[in-house]
Amino acid sequence: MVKIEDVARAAGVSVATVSRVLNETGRVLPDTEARVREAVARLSYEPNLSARNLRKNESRIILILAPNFSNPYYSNVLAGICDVSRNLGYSTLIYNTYDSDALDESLVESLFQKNRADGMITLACNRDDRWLESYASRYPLVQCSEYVEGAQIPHISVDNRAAARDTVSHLVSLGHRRIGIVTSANRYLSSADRLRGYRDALEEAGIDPDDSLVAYASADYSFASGKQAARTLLEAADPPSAVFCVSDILALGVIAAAGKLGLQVPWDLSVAGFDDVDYTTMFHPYLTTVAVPCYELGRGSMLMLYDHIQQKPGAQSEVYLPHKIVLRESAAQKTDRTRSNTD
Amino acid sequence: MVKIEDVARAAGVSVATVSRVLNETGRVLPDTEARVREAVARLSYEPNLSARNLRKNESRIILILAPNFSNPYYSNVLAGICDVSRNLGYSTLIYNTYDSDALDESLVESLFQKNRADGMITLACNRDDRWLESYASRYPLVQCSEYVEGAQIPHISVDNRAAARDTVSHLVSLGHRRIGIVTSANRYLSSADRLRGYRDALEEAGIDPDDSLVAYASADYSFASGKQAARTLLEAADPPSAVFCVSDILALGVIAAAGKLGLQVPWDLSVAGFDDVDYTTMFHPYLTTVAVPCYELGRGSMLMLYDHIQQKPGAQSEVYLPHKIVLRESAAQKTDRTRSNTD
DNA sequence: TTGTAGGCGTTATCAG
DNA sequence: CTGATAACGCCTACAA
Repeated sequence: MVKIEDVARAAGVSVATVSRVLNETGRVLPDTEARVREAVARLSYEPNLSARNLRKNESRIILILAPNFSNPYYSNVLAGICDVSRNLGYSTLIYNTYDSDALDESLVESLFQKNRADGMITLACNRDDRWLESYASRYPLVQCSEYVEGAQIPHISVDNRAAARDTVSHLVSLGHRRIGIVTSANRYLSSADRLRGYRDALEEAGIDPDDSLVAYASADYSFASGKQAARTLLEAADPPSAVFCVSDILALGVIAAAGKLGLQVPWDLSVAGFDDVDYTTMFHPYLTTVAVPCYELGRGSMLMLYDHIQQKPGAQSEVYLPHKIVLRESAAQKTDRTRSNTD
Repeated sequence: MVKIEDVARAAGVSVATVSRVLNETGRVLPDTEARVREAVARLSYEPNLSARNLRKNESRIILILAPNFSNPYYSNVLAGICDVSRNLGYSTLIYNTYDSDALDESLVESLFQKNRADGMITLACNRDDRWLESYASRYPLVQCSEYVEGAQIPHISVDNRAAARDTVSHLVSLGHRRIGIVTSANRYLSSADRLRGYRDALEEAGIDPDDSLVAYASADYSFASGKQAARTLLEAADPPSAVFCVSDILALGVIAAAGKLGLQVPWDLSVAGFDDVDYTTMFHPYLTTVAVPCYELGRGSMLMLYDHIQQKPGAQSEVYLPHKIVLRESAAQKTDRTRSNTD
């Protein structure tokens, strides 16, 4: 292993000078600098990060707490974080939290104490994880997509409530009045907000809420649970003519379940999803859904974190990226053929 | 920050003793050990990793070089690696290589020099990246899924050639004799081996190879490129009655393209994929494909790497996990209705 | 502008 | 079995 001392000797200067050149701190004569750089290159010297970190008390590492990253939503966010962090000179340590319940206080406490990282980004948490606040107050922490409701923790997300409201309003505008929702049994703020948005739209349209139109899929948005939830909705006495889902996979499950029941989307049933992941346009009917800028969310979270690490004065603490409703094939005008056109 | 010295004082012992207790090295009286552990708990002390790493010259970090992890294949592998590494006491640093060409020598060289990690796992590389061998000889490195052909680098994968041969043989057994392949334009060994396996099966069946039945999709297996490749195949003068694809996404693209051409799978065309990712059973026709144990591949690669880091004598260097062909709906008996039943 | 030297928090060697 | 102390490689006052 070649160390700074070797470089110093090779360049005929002191270690301090080498360090100054490498860290670009303090004046160094152009001539000496050149000699140092030449030596660095010739010996292909790379500073020992452990030593540097010990000395500077930083790690240049960002910790990402992510639940199952086989979900394309999270993998896109991840890609955004990784790209930005690399440009900023940070490495990304990834920690699998499986689901939001695995993100418990003892885990964060130990991660925090170990201070292996300069900051942390959480991709999922329950909306009532208030204990996170105490960490955010003494440690750079930003929440991406999911965040703790009403807490003073920097976060970046989309306006889930408005997006859901707009989507459901769109269904209303297509003539649907009996509209169901498939949400998730988790405690994510996004799930709650999307349910709220759904109710907002109903109220706006003067439609009475009906709890029998609210179905819950599994906490991890599994395709199978989406199918299951759809069955309870569609096999009821007075089934909906449209269903809004809090995730695309769930929507796909609903479409599959409908098919099994002999219902064709969108003719017999309208379906809308959320996220706009890749496979929304791999099969017909192409999914009407809400496009969430996952990659940008990832980028933004890292940028925010960086500002907080640097303690930049004007650092943002609450950012909402614009969403977009994309109209495709799975939601259509309610017709006589549509089921449950009794009202 | 509470340091080892604080613990020592609190427990009334020397730092050496605290260290011994924590690292379980050397004898310590049960009584003193208890006092130390109590102090550690009370002060909620966590050793400073930078200092420890500097001293022990290790990082307890594994570097993962992964291409676009929004591909469910890679994310499952990743999950396997992360789970095992955590159990082994390692953190996983993830480095995005975008595509295999971004994994160039200068990158690995610098990563290697920085020695931020104790070992490295590559998820993708070109089959002719022989230069990797020189790193593998002096640094713990294992290749997962993709590896350099004929190089002395520990790797774990599946037998791609045999899997492809078996799948194509299955198509043959269904009565197909004009069988196309959609492979990828990348330089992955898996693509090459699957093409070889395809040719093996043809030869075994006494079918003359026909280069016009070989179509190339983009390097990253994109859905769109699968559709495009399918068009060149299906719009030819003498189109195939069955198509074998080197990835599920590609197969989905082929099915979509077929649909656009008025061809129904499997009645007018049989299609087989590779990987068995989640959405193979989200839509009809359910995909006939090769199930690759991604998660297990990830687990296995980390286990292998661990053995190599520890320089365990009998460490494995070449492992192939069993695959399984899963028969579903997209491939069926060739009938008169099937296109190109001229032969 | 450059060099010297102390210390970051641990572990490991050596005495006791 | 335990304690004192010298590294590990780097950065940064402080001096020159």
